[in-house]
Amino acid sequence: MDRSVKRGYHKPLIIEDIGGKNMDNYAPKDIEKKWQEKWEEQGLYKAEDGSKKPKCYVLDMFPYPSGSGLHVGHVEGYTATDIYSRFKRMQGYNVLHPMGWDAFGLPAENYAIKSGVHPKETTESAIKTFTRQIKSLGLSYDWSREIGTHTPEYYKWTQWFFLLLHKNGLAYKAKANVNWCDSCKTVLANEQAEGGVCERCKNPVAQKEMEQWFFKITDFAEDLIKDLDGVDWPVSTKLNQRNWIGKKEGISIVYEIEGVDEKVVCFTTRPDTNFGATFIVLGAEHPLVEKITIPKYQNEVQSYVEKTLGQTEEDRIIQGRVKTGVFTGRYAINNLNGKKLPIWVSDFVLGYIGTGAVVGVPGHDMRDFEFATAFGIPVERVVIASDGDASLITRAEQVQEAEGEMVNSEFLDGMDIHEAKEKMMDYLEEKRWGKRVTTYHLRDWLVSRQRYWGAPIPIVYDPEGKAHPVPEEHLPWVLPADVEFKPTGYSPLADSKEFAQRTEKIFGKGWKPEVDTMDTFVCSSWYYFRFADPENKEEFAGKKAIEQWLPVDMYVGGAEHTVLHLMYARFFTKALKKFGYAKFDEPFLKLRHPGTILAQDGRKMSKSLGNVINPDEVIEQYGADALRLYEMFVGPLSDAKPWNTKNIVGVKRFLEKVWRLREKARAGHKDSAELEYAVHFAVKKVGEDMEAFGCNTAISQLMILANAMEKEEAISESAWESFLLLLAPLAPHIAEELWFLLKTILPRWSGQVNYKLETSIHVQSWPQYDPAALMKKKARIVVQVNGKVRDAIDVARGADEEQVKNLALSSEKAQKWLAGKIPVKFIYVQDKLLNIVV
RNA sequence: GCGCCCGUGGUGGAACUGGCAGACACGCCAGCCUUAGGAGCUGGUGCCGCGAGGUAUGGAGGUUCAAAUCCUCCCGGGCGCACCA
Repeated sequence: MDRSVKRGYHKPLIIEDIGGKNMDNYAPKDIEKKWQEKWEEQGLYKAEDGSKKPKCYVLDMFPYPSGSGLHVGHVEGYTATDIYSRFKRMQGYNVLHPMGWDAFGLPAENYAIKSGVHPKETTESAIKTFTRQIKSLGLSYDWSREIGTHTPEYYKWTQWFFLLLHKNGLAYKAKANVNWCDSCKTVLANEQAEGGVCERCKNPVAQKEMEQWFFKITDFAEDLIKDLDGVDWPVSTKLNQRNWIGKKEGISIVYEIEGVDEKVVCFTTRPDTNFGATFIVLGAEHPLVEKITIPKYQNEVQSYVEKTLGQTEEDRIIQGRVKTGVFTGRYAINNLNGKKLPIWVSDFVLGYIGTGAVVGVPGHDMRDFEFATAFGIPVERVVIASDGDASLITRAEQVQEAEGEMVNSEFLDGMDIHEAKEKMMDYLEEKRWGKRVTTYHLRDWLVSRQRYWGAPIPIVYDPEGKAHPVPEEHLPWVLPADVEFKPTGYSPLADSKEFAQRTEKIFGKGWKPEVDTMDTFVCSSWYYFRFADPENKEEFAGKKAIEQWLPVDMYVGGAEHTVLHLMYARFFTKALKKFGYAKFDEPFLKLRHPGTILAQDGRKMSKSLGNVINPDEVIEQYGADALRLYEMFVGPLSDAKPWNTKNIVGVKRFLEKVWRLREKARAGHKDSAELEYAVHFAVKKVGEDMEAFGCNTAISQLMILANAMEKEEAISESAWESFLLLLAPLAPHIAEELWFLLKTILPRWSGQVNYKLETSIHVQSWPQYDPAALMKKKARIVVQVNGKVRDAIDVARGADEEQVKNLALSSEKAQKWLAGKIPVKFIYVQDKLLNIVV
């Protein structure tokens, strides 16, 4: 990395070796690499610290540098942000557009187990490949800010965050049932074990009781929901986050248990139906199970509990919804009506949801109904739906959940269920039989991993086994190098002699290091701060730098991170705000997800299917500008789109057309009125599209303009300039080359042969359009008769209704359809349409 | 099962806030140029019809002067969650 060039300072450099060879044909190979080198030499894309210009922080989700290199999906997102960054720079913004590496992770470690090559080595060579590939696309990253999460300079601060959270009670160690992936040999966070399978390897996840480190993300559940209102994110992403957090309002009802001095607490969102309760179910892990089961049922209950707790998520899925369970022999009392509710144990009640105990209302909950019918428990009706059915509930179709009116419920009778819910909660609270509570699906974030290639958790244990934070002065708490890569099932760090010795040396005899590493999502939860101040040795980022650059204005990356990275990063930001390190609530103001690029056959690209497109080969054959344009032109960024090599020809032809157009540019030429209009219109349209991330329509507008220019004998220098400026963010190399040729070859510029950075097209201002020029063109008014198009007339823009009406009524084509009938109504839309109703 | 999103030519897709459906491009057809073409140029290309014209945005209704766009139901596809009490 070249640190000699101070950020924001552009070293002037004369380029004298441009042009000359093969000027007749468009040859991307001759121009792309050349300009990439010039741009980098001159630090063209460096973000300026301390600049007074308005800032714009445009960020890609940084990649995991995998051994297979960059794929066309990366290219899509990176091109989109590159275009946006270039556009914003031309608009006068001080743009921060950095790139880095989410470098810790399992694949490199798994490869090490197979091959013996150290993950550091694999990772660094992958980074080299990625860097080369990214540079070959002409992406305008500020490489002086490059970061890698695997470097001690970076993970020092990841560890510092751990300590910050620990100090503030937001990091804690606890014994809990956790998700264990036997294939990856590590525990996983809830978010990484969705659907009971490992997020990474798709193997089923088992439940295991282990002592692990957690981050208390649940403290922020409410803010994590609330603050979604203020960000410009895709609706589905916001919704997924809301669902994942899963806020529910209900009431915990306390039931006395007959014959023992114990109470069972059941959370419910439907207290309105509580007169219809006929049983209670405990989850297998519920502490009361042991305490209340009467001896007669002891054996049966115990074996059921054992069997249930040994189940994997996958077992549960295979079993489906078949209800199983055992009776404890005890009864709870429903205070509302004095009814005895038998207490059962069943695996359909999950220990980690609500209170781990459920009150069964089989008439109005499908699962309760299935359970009741399986064990002959009575079913009672307390709600009548709109169908009016008031009969005994004996069939599943009669079980009514969503709407209705209360019956058989004393003081609730006749009420709508929603009203009844409130009334019942008031009543239960007044009687002190229950308490309103809000629950969340979100769990605390389990961050321990029994893996090597991650940031070590900065904790040491004293000889009594008590955990102590590693003092800040010992950070970075360096990842030891002397480990074996074997799938052992325990943390590889436990084998490191150096790690153990280091700990004893610093802390004393008998002290042991924590041997787990942190989930890599911890590393990526704060990296966007580091880009603001990547070389800071005193802080994760300086206050001033944070204030200047954060939050991120535009964030682009895969939708697969909706409840992982994006949730964790929001949590980190909220914690930082709480502790005074940030002044904002949300890290990413705007978020967009690129759609998946599918293979030609419409399936996902994958190595095993052999349908992967390698961007290197496309660049080799068509050039980087063509690849960029192609990926942007196929459709809207967020859509899934199949790759079609044939279609690259279209954008390649366009670039060749543009290349030929240079010969038409003439100093002193006066453009036709049509072309003048077309240029202004394109400036307006392309600008609007870029702002809205609509690159596909921006490109088609440029194609329209190029087609119009091609029809002209000659075009003015200024029209050509405007065209190139509009093209510059999209196809930066050809735009730069043609800009250079324009500035050096046209007679007017013949005196200037030196090309300095200041003359690069990429530091020019975005062109302005003249609204008056757009008004010059006549408006085409569509003439409709009874809503059907019959004619079109051209009038001056802003023409008044009377004038248009008269013109339309006298039009021959309209006459034919009016045929003597009397118009009853005219609908006039300025400059667009006149509808004559007869 | 629940929630959300989406259905437009042979293809990818345009169509701003309800106002000419099919921009732009691929493909295809015809012609020109060329020793040759994965090159270039010109014209054509939703469907029916010689034509005037009619008809058309998954299907059926509805609202409106006017619907791809708004509403209801149905069909089809995608995504997310899933025994969440």
